[in-house]
Amino acid sequence: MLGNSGDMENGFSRHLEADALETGGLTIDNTSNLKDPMDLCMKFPALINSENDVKLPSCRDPVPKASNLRLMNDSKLGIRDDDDNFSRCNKPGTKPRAFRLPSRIGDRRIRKLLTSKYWKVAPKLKDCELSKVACLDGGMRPLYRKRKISNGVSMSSSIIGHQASFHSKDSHVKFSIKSFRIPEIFIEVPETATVGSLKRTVMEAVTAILGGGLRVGVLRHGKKVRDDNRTLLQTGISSKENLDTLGFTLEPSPVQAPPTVCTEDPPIPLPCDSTQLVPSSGNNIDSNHESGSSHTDKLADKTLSDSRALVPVPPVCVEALAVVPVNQKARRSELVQRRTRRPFSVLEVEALVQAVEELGTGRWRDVKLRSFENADHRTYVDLKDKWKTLVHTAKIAPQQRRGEPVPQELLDRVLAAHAYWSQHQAKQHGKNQAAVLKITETHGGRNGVEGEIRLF
DNA sequence: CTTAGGG
DNA sequence: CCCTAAG
Repeated sequence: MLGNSGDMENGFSRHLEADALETGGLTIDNTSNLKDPMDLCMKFPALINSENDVKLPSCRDPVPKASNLRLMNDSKLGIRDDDDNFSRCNKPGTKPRAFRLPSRIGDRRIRKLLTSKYWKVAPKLKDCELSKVACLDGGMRPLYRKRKISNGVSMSSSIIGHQASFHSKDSHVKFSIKSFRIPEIFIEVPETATVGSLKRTVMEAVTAILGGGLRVGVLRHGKKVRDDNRTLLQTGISSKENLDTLGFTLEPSPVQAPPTVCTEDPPIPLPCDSTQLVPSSGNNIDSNHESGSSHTDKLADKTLSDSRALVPVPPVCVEALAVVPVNQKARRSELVQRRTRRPFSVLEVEALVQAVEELGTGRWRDVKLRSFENADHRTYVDLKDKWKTLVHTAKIAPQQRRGEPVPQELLDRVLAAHAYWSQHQAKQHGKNQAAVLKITETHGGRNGVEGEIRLF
């Protein structure tokens, strides 16, 4: 351990707590923190300290232990639905429950996590007992960190940064950011995955994070310093005595998308900049909102330049940040590809029309359950969308339609049903329509179509 | 999670 | 199809 580990440890803990607090009340298990190898990575002597020849205590396990990885027969990483699916955890067949939540929904949730602007992913350890955290102390060494999160938790949405600092001249404050810790990432790979693929996975994850746009936060005594306009002097970050209380954080930008996440439980929607829960003093307007980017950039640049000025410890991480292009769009598409297109077959359209005729247009989940229960790739949203396009299709000239032609008969029913349910507030039709209704087209209607309900 | 709509 | 605000 480091000679000054005690101090750093405590100091760091405070930072964590504060951060957790600031990020929306997330709590971080203190117990685990103490032994968290991460701490080692994070702590390092302030340059001020005399006996600081501290080599960054590398993370304990430079190499992930296969046993530490949660094995999944079906990689959660495969967030794709193309290939006739059937690789989902809760695949049909094993779906004895007349319960809702089509498996697809589960997938979508995960997808959602990948794209969501909400970074916080607080899974229960059910499937991810260990989380891998990369420590960018020059050599990015992944490590595993055991957590005992019970109800959600943790992982603040920010990257805890570290910094050693010292006072040099009278008017300059120099910082040395030893390393930044990237946000916690959960990664699951099949037992059969190769070490190489694992490395790539981790790399992708890290790269995605670094390249996804980050905001730098400044912590003073563990509390975020939000006023970007104050000077260091005003903030009290200039005097030597206070430098130890300074900290930096990297926070994912809202649009960011964490890479491979293997979370099982719904994340606690936590806005990256969730500070709402902490009506901390003064301006609680997150830096995000307040002319965000520009300030952030400035800060980042400053940090960078200052760091470079220090010969002692070239902050690799910062350089990385400067190099990684911020190409969120591209990156995201790589990680979270769109589901492959799956044109509805006439059969499906038939089923959809049938269901809508009976249930109306405001109960897509019911439609899903009723006619597409086993079509994992059709979510109720998909059905709703399809109906939308069907209505449109029915209205346009046949020449303008594309794809497998839908029998005019069906299109007619679409219009009929659409017309009917439009004026019958489908949504209000009690959930218990015991009787099965059927709308049949009739002639003479004002608009050509008129619905007639018939009990069967 | 569902709906309802815009993208 | 995706994304999201609402409920």
